Amino acid sequence: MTPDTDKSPADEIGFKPLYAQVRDRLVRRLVDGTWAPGMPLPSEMELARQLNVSQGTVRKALDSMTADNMLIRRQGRGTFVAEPEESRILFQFYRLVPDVGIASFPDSRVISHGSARATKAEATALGIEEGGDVWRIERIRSLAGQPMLVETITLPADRFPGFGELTEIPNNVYRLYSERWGITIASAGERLKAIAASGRDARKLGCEKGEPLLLISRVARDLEDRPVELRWSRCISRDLHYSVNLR
Amino acid sequence: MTPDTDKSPADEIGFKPLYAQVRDRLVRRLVDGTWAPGMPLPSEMELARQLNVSQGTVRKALDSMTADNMLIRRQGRGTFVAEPEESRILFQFYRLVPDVGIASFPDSRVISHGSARATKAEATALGIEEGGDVWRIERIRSLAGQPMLVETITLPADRFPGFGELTEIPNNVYRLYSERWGITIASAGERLKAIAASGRDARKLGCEKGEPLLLISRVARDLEDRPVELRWSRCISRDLHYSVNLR
DNA sequence: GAGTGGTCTAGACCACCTA
DNA sequence: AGGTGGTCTAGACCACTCC
Repeated sequence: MTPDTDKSPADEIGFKPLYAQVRDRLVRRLVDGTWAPGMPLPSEMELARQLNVSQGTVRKALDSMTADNMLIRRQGRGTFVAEPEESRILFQFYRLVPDVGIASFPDSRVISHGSARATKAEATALGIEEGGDVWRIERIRSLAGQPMLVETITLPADRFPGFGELTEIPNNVYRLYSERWGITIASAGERLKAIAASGRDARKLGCEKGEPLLLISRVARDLEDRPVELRWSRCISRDLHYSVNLR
Repeated sequence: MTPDTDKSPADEIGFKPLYAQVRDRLVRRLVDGTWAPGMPLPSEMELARQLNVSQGTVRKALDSMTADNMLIRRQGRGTFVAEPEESRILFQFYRLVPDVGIASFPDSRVISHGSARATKAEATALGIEEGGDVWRIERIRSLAGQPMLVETITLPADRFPGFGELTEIPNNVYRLYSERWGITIASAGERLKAIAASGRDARKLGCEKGEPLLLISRVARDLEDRPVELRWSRCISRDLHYSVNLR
């Protein structure tokens, strides 16, 4: 079938190939919750009919979304919206690996949790105004009972209404963001530095003041690439390392 | 029959999709130097004829190699072998960015350079025998005249014959590997830690002993995914950070 | 104008899953 | 057996580059 809608908008300034437009439309259905995590999408054929494009074009859009971990495709079963609890999504954003042995997910203990005003750094990272309303959470994370990381999470208040009333904050906050506010974390940028442990952090981590810590500043983004979380982790890397693959 | 645990689908005997076989054959031509960096490849149509597959299958192989930065495709011009001197490739493996301002490439000063026996750690990383012959190079790298990192590079001697006779080692060693030994660095794994500066490193970097440094251990791999370089960088991250994007 | 890669379509067959 | 995604082919048209 030939799409009866405008097919060659070459006169447009912002030209996008058809498969990219299809992708945008499908992403929008993820954003607005039409398709929730875990749900199956219609088949390629069905989507092609709905959108008035060929199956190949739908496939190109789906493949690109799968490459970005938004979808999971299983031959013979169908295409599904990726869930934040799946281990491969979990470790997508968790790059800390023990020097010996296999990676495991740390426990969390919240030590403070409430509303605050955005500092300049927070405002810049989150794309909001300095002094704007944010939620701020501080947690200590442990492996095998051993504190290894203290982290400060900052969230723009307007994207997370009612966050302050939560009585409990689960270990996997990305699943919480998804279930409670329909916000899917799709990508993140991280910046790493080596710093000396402050007195406060040293006390929390049970290490010496001045001990070298790995500082990880993460800006996490949603499906539409808007920043939604700032996370500032200070980590004892004596028996751990941060692992990246460069291609 | 008895469906044991989930097995990966491509666990089968030797089955590979046609486009993956085509990719393998094309990669081999890069490895053996048939197509050198900067050279144009035959057109898709020509390759399809040569390999007796359809243009679409050739395209899928070329697209995958382009995604892995082995090739560069330019509409209307052709497909070219990626060159290690292009800034795109340069920054592919260099993730250190100043906190303010734009990234630039540091100068290098070699402070030692010669043959050695592989330590256990080096042997494990490079997949050679402990005590095997290696080249070892130590360099200090500076930005705007300011030393910011000291690095130790270890190379397996058999992959780099004659390395010891070099009188000068250029700043961009990946270009050297390519031009002199036909070895293309295609990917790398990096591990980061925060450590305290040793007395030796502190002297070289002009910082205090015990100052927190970012330790970056890189294993660089060739087109066939074999480890060919181990690099151990200790970096002053006071005004710099290591930048990663997670998708 | 000729040649290249980029997009889009259409249809075939295969491997896999569920029922 | 019927539906799904995965692969492969063939051909059309477009946008870009070079001559």
